[in-house]
Amino acid sequence: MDSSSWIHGYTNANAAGNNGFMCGYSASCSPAGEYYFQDREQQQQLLVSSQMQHHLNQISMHMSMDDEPAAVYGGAPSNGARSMVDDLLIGSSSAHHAASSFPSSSSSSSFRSPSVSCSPESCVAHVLAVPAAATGFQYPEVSSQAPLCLAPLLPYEAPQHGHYTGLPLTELPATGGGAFRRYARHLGPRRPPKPGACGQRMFKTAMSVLAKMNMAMKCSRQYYYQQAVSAAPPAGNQLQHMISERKRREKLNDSFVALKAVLPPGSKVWYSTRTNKTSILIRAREYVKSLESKLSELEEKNRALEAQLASRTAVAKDEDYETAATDQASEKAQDLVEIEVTSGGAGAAAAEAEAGEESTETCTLNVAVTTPPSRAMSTTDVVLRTLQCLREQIGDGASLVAMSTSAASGGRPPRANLTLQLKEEMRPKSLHETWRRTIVMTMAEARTVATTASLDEYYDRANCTEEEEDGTTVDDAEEKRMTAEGRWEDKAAAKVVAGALPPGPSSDAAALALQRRTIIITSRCCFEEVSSVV
Amino acid sequence: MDSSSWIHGYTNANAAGNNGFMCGYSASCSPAGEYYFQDREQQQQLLVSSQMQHHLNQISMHMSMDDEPAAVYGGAPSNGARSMVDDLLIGSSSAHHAASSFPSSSSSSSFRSPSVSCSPESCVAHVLAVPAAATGFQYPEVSSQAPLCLAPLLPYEAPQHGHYTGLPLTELPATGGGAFRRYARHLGPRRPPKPGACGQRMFKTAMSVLAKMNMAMKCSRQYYYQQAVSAAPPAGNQLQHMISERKRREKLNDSFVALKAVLPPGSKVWYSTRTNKTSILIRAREYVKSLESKLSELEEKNRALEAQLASRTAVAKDEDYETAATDQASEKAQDLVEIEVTSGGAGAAAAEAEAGEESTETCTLNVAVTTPPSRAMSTTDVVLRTLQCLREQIGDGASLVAMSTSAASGGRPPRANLTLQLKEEMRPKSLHETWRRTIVMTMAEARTVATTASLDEYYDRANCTEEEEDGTTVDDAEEKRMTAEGRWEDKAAAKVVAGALPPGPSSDAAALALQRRTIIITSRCCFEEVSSVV
DNA sequence: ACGTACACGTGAATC
DNA sequence: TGATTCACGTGTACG
Repeated sequence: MDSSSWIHGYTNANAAGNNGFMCGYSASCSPAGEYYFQDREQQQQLLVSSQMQHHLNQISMHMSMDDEPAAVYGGAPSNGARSMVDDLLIGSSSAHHAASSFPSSSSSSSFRSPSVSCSPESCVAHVLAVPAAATGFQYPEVSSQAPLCLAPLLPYEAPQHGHYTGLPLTELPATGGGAFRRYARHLGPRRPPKPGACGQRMFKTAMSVLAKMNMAMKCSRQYYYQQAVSAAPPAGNQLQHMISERKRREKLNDSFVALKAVLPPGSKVWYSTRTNKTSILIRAREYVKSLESKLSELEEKNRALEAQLASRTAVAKDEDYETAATDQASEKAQDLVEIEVTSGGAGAAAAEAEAGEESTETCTLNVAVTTPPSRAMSTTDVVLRTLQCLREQIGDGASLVAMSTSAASGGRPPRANLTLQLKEEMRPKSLHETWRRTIVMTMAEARTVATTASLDEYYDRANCTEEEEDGTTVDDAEEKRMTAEGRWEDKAAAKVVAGALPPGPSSDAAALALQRRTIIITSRCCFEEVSSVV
Repeated sequence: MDSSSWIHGYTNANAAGNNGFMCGYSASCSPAGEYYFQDREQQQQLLVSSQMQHHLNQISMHMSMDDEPAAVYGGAPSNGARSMVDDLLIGSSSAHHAASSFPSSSSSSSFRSPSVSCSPESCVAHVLAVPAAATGFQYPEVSSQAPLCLAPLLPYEAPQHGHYTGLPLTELPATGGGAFRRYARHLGPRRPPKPGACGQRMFKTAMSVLAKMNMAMKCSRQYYYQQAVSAAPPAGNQLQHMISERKRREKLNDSFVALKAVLPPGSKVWYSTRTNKTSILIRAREYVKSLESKLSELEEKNRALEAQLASRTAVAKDEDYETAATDQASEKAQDLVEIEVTSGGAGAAAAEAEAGEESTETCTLNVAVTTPPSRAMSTTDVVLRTLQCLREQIGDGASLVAMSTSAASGGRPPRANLTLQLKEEMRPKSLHETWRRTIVMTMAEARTVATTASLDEYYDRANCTEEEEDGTTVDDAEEKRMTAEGRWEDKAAAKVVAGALPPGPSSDAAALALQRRTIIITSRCCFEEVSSVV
């Protein structure tokens, strides 16, 4: 084992590597004289740190190629320092000892480089043919024949796969917007200057280049004659495969951005620079579902409107309420607004302190729009409707203290927090009763207007809870769900059509429910008449 | 260069390989005696063709490991044939010559195998530490110590990443439906019987196993002592990375199928067994666009229907408006609400940052009730009415972000702060125009209902500003005062009765007024009908 | 045999 | 620094 041995292990680490010298793409073999590196912009040689150049020189010297170092990596001067290679050799003077430690570090000692290689057409077709040739490395005494040996490989750069075989990349502008434009970033300097940060990469690059050179040399030396014909077809297949895969990836990514373009810009998917494909998929699904639900809802509304219009022409205006009520009842499952009532929360303490130490309690309503954010159901509408419902049903018992809303973000619907100040007779315990009383009252009133199945159903339940009103407070211990519907022009106030949940066990959930109860309010906002004014 | 040389190149081909021995997953190191191969079902050794076994034996003999061939690959008999290896060696008797031809064939000579390796916990952590150790290959005379050397690696199989570290795969059922279920297919026989087709894969598998073994041996031999501690953390990172990547892929694929589930089953996406992710994306985009177009179309139809319906009802209730409007006009001097519009305030910055860096601006409205706090004009009512006015006059151009109210204290009337987020077309500059336009429109409408002195006065001023609407933006530089009145039941929208201030000098106050303008809105809230319900 | 599609592990970049 | 995402080349399966 001589010094060529570790270079050899070296080269092998690249040879079978994932992104090794086999199929790289960025720094292509220029047809001109600067082999492997083109002098476009201030290319790699400007980014190669002095340390890297040491290694390059070291390696090239090991490869006996230092007679033409300038031609190898773009004219960088060879200064003969051997710091890192020597560092790799310390601890053991055995050659393969040092070699064995090379790829062990995941971040700095892996010599693969996806960004530098021959053009695939040339290097893959020929270097791939003899990928493990370096394992033997029987001829370390390589001279400047290397460029000469690469010369016959260059004709393979001719594109043969449509515009995707701009892979030689000498034809691709660095900022080209066409296919495979993503690969153009490997052409220029890897980053804006940022000196000293690309040393490892440059090292890998250099190693890859040198390994490739070594390959090519061996190829041209003595084994080229026999492997060029036998192994060329599989190499071409590999190349084709790689190109196809690139094409496929590009198509997939384009589809991703195309899909993202049609999604509503309501989420942080759009605000982040990175695309996060999973979020795109999830949001696309949500959006599709929301669109479908909205569409069905609108379809139903449309159908009801048409029916209403048809009936309007026939009979008098007495049926207006009837149809309007039934129209609403049919939509009560949609436009759900979930209102969570939390009494005496931590956030309410500040508001209460600001309002003075009265004997009133604060009650926070967390209003979350469960319907997808749409034009007809914006946060303003929901807040407006909620306030109206509160005003209608509680009256002066509660007064608004503070409010905050958060726009829809991250797929979550917009939220609104209302902090109310309840009057003495409106403590949370009695608030619930107030709700129920309001419901019953409006029920009684609504019954005079329209009677539907759901109304009757609720009335049965309301009667059921009414008998609890006498002594027990069981109803406070359970969550109640109610639906309130109303129209602006409907002076008969909200018509509660859905009933409360059946009373559960009264003792266990009592403490919890005293602090938090959830009420579902179906709030249909009819702003059409108002909006038409603007 | 002896015979170990090409095995050595061999091993390197796997060592730096993509799916090499480093992080494979399917055939895990069983804690029992059969190292690398578990005897679940009719595992690999039953699928290993005789030819493959030849190669295995050949290689194992080269590795001087044929003293325990049964233990290595599951008890398959060693028959000593060397067909393929010898085939690889024909044409040249040089060892590295043959080695160099190995990975050149794309379909049959690549020795990577994603499906066979140690369990990641064991092999990655320790084999990765010395990946290129085989390059030296100083000790080809390996004996049955190999299994012994792997024994200490097995404790690393303990899962440490939730259920995803079922990677040892001895815990994963082959048909499990949970996470990473995809990897379970590598456990069983690679295919349903299909004899003779999996020879290449088996060969790769065997090569990978042998390379791994070689690694492990070398690891345990002499280099283990020095690399185990220094390179163990990167190995753990590598494993973590691999697991994270698997998790990410799984999530992405789940999102794909979830998205596919909501797509209409009308296309070939559903008929093909393969998923074709690109088609999913494209079809999702098409579906979203079709849904959107359908939705807008239906919305327009709905709007037309409702307009038709409203026009039909309007004729029936004309008298109501007339009487209500005159009733209002007599009270217009009372219940004044002053609304101060401040755009781009400091307090709005936080709210804007929370809502994301959209191109929208925030606009703070300070609503102060100038009337003494009375029962009929509580803060809730004012906020309600103000929101309603905003909704009527701006529509969807503004959405409520935050709000805070302060109760009446110290003789000061109650105040309310509304923070709005304005859409792009609702910048303060155009907001002002919107206000004015709204005023003009509602003015024109209010004139048909009731005519008062203040109305006429405003109208004169409105005409004065109307001519500015054409070209100049002078009106943006001045403060405007307007009063809006409305009733809930008044579908004719708010009637603006107060006029704008006389236009002052346009240049001096321009910068100030661009940031702050005050609008006086007289908001009469008529909650009597609603309140009487409670 | 050929083309397409997917999963995989890994390096690099970003947060 | 650690976690997460993406691009990449490759192996493999399917038509």
